[in-house]
Amino acid sequence: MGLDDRKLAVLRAIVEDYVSTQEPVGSKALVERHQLGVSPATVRNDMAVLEEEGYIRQPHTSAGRVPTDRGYRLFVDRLSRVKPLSPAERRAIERFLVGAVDLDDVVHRTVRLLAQLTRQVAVVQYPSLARSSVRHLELVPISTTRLMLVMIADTGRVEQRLVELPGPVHPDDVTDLRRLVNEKLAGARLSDTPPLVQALVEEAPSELRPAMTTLSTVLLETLVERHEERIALAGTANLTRGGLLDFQGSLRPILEALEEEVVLLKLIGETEPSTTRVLIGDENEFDNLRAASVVSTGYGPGATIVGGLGVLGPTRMDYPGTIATVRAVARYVGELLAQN
Amino acid sequence: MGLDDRKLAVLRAIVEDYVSTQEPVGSKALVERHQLGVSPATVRNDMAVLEEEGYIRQPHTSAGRVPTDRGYRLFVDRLSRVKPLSPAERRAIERFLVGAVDLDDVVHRTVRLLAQLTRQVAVVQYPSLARSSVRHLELVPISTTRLMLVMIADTGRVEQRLVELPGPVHPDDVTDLRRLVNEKLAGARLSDTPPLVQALVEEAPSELRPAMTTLSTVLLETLVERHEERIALAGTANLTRGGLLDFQGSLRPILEALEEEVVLLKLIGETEPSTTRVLIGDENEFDNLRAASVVSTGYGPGATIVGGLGVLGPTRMDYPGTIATVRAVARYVGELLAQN
DNA sequence: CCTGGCACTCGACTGTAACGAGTGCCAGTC
DNA sequence: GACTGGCACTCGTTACAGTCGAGTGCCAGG
Repeated sequence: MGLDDRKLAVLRAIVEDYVSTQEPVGSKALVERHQLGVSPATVRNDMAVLEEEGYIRQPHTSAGRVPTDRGYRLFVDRLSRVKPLSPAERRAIERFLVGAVDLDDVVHRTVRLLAQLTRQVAVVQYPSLARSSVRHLELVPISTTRLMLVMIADTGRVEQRLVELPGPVHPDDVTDLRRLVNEKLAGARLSDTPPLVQALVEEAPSELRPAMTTLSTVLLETLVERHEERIALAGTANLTRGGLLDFQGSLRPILEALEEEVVLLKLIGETEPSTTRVLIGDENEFDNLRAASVVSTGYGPGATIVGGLGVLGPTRMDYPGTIATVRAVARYVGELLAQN
Repeated sequence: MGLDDRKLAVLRAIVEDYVSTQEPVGSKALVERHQLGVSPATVRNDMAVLEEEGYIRQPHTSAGRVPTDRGYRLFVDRLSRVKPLSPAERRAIERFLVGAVDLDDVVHRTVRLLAQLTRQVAVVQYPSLARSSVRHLELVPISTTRLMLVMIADTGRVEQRLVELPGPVHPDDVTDLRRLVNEKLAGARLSDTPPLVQALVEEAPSELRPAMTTLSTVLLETLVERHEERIALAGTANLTRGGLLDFQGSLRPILEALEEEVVLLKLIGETEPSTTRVLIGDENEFDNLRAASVVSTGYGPGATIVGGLGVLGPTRMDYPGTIATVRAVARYVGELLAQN
């Protein structure tokens, strides 16, 4: 089962050729386009071994070879170096991200940039509330029995929620509520808030108790339970590149998956280690995406990670280039966030 | 050029059959499926006239007829009644919209509901700022030289924007700024704010002048110039229904158009009259969408209109049903907004 | 272990023929 | 004058046969 260096070189050549031509690659074409130093017949023998090991396959008997998901995996893990970005790309990134005025703007620009650079579908998760701290909570009276609760997080995220109070509350009481809530919660990590919110209710002066109870419910709901993740998407039109060859002719399952926030979060949100993650074809847990690959990574100011971003494309994708771009964009976004 | 009643009935039958079967309809099939009371030959003569007038056409010589954009137009204008919704649909709408907790929630639920009911791509515009009034402006200090400006509109929209101050500002001054800004702007329609903002700067006490100047710039930028329209989209996977027959085989232009916020706004945002608008095929001003139709209408609490919503699908769509659904959803959303 | 040669496979393409849905036209009928 | 039945015609679709060629597997020889 030993794959010697030449066999690996053959696999690398197959992947590279197939990615660029989109057509099954044969032994003859291979020796012509790469300096392998051996004849087509030898390459054929190597190919036979590679096929036996499951790294490549033949779409049909008299066609060239195509990498399997397993082949791409080997290629990504051992046969490719991350391509350095071209100066043009670096410039594009900088130009694109300069002048962003707020978080929304940053996220939108980022997702468009990613889609444009990789020519694939880009996904950017807003900084996760779970990894944010409360900077300020604002209560704005809408009517005597309604408040607008606005939470501003240190990551720049702003969440609002209407609060329906059990009874009328005087504006002065709103001021008190605001003060109490901020005293207790400002600076706290959102994941640490539940006990604090509980304490808020218990410590509230009796006349504010009912309002505070309602408020606490909404706070917990909004900030913790229904963890309000947000996602931005761009470049779906790129799915139609490469005609109907990629994605075996049907975009349907892909488009369906892209509409599910839960799915997207799973794809790009789970960024435990700060490394780049590559999911190839059926490594993916969603059946709908078995024809696609995902390259994702975490981003955040400095070393901390507050969210994920990545791209989705056909398994036949330029992995080294895509990985490089995704990483670079994540790094730039991180720097941008650090400045705020 | 008179199109007598029977010819119109033939056109109606062609549209209905084609919409449901997705296949060119011939004279024989037509008389079998509809009680026209005449023979196929007669229908053929009528068809010849309809074709001459540009209402239908033949994809190729020995095929049945297909409605043209002009044919659909006539159908929509004169040959169809808006279908009443089924009780099941009514129930679906109510069930879907009950329990929405804030504007974001309402918009998201609405767009999903629309996509599901019509089985097409749904688009919902958030209540336009241009048609909103300021309910409250909040200034939250982020650092000594940075404020987070949060605007809450009467339509429920909340916009935020980071303000980079020219120099450090004391928290007490922030309080003053907040008071001044709210005194002047609260309750004002956003479209009326420019002169008020101008006045704010002029009337500001000198020590607040620089900060107020910066603030006013951001205010104008955020609220008026870069009119922050927001759009929600759902159901793109529905574009793949009907295989590749609709949209002549390429989803690309459609997907591209759907990524352009400007395009979407033009499509569903221009709701001068409160009536439902139907754009069929090339009536559309965007080349990318010449294979699509759009049904849109305005919505808002009570009689006022604050935004638009609609769906986009193939020209071959069930117009009566779609129109009915779009209208019904808009009405329900309006009611929901009126309650808040 | 590599190479050149060779027989083999099988999809892609081409050309032909039969089929049939659908039409346009016309002569005949009410 | 309007409708109808009949008929010839068009043309896309399908089926089938044959050719071509890219690419393979295998083997004998260097």
